[in-house]
Amino acid sequence: MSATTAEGHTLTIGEVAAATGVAASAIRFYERQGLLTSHRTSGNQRRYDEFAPCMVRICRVAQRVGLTVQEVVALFDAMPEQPTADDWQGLTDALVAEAERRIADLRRTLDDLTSDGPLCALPGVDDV
Amino acid sequence: MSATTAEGHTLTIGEVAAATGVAASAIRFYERQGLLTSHRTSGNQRRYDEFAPCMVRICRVAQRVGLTVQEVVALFDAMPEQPTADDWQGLTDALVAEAERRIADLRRTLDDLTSDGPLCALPGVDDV
DNA sequence: CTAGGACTTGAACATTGGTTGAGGTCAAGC
DNA sequence: GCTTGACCTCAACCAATGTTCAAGTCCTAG
Repeated sequence: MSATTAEGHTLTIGEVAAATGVAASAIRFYERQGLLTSHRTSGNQRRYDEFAPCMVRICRVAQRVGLTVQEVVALFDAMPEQPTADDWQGLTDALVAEAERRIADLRRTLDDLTSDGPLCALPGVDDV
Repeated sequence: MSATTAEGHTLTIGEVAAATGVAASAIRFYERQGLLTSHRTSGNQRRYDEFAPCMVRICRVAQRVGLTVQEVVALFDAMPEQPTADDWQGLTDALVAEAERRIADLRRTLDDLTSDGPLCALPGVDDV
């Protein structure tokens, strides 16, 4: 019924999908983009390691922050092959910092919008 | 040299572009989307009213907030034909509120990311 | 009145981030 | 060892948001 039972610490694409709430098609897409790597069974099916769901989750958050998938790939590429807990923490920190930066930017724009007086109000009216 | 001199309170597409820093092609796009309306000269050139640059600016901010152009169109459609200063203010307020909501959402996600302990750290390792 | 920059349309192209479907293969529970 | 759901590839498509180009027209300064 299911090619889904994990062995050791490898995950099928369906398992990663279930673990992350992301469609399998999207996961294949991420892999094509270089975000994930997998090895293949003799029958050519993908098997992911335990990091995969985590990387997918980070990617989704990063996308919400406004990063493109390619930018996330670049982040991961900057990580060592065997990332330590500190490496993951650094990644998270970088993401948070980026989010804070973008939020601050947006807030500045919004403040301008509200404080510049009308900004977008009637332009020189009174003569209607 | 220039078809750019405004008469009364109408603006050429080039003037709107200059006033907003948005490309004329984008302004035509916004008009196709229903964000802007224009009347035409006898020679079929667009002439915008004084509100146009303001609407374009609002649209850009709204897009930064995460609204689609169609959502901005809906916002404008909800406005009366002859918007008062209060109407504009209400629009701005709605936009700011939406931005605040999205920022709060994002911050919640980020807080989860940092507070859930590892979340994305080594999943059950120690045996490498 | 004319030169030439600004404008017009329509179609094609680009990018990001995927989804969908056809046609076929794998693998595991019974 | 077969059945059947999960998986595979490849190509086409989607949608939002524009940009670019060609070919032609407008309009205003001078």
